[in-house]
Amino acid sequence: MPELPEVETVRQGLIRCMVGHRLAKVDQRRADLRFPLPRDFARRLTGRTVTAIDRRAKYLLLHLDDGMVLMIHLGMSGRIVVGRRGGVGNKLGEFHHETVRSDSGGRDAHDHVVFTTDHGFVVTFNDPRRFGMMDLVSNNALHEHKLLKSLGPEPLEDAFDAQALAARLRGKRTPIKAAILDQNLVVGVGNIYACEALFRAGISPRRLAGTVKGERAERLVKSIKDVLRAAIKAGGSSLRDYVQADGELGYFQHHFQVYDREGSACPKCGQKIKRLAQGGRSTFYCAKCQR
DNA sequence: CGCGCTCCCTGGCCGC
DNA sequence: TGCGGCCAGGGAGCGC
Repeated sequence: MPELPEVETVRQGLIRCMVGHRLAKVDQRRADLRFPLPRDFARRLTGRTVTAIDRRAKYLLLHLDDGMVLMIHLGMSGRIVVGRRGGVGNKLGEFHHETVRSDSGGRDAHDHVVFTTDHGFVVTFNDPRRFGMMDLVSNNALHEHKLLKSLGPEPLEDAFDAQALAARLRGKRTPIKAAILDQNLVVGVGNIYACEALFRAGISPRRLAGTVKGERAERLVKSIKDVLRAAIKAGGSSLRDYVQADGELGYFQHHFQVYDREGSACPKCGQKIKRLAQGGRSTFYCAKCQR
């Protein structure tokens, strides 16, 4: 998925074509994504105006004019593609690097929900693996939502500092890589940015989480913030499945220093980058630079 | 409670 | 070119 920088990029794209606009039509093409969609999902959204779009962790939060919030998670393979009603329009219909489409043209088998705004924007949620989710929740109860209530701090907020991180890691005997992927510890960091942040901080992914404190915690916090900010600035990373909300490609993948670079030279020392499996996921790192 | 593992689902890619 | 196996950015849920 889409980790924090990609979700943030999508959020910024959606603000431009949805905030202040009314959902004139909502086409729900499946009963469920990862979870069943709420009862009367399309009917409850139709006619509503989007008043604001926030992000919490990797969740997009579309605030509606009736006090409800549409929660969207992109899972591993979720994308949001924006086009114009009745035509390709601008660069808005680019898809999967090359296929151009509009709503009047083809429909992809994995287009699960399609919103059409009163200004003629067609916003399509596409998710081949269906690990994504959507839910409709009252703004008042938003923070009690099961999926939001135990999330950790936002990594880009000032409150997430070395002390806060060290406090959360204290006594933990899991590898630091697993710890920073845990959304209850800190949100938004997925497999790619976990690898990149640990490399920048010079910390071994296998190091016991509880030993990351003091100077090391300072370096890790700075690295997490730096890599996420740089990726947001680059418009996210485009991997196999991901494009920005407007179909443009993010380019941060060209800045990966270790992720998916097994066998290549470490950009700092030149030694070969290694790969190891942690909790069933690949970790890429430099055994010399990361301790 | 903390931790590790499995599973949800589809598709792309690699090797044969 | 066809096919099986493996891998993929997340994270809920289970068992120990």
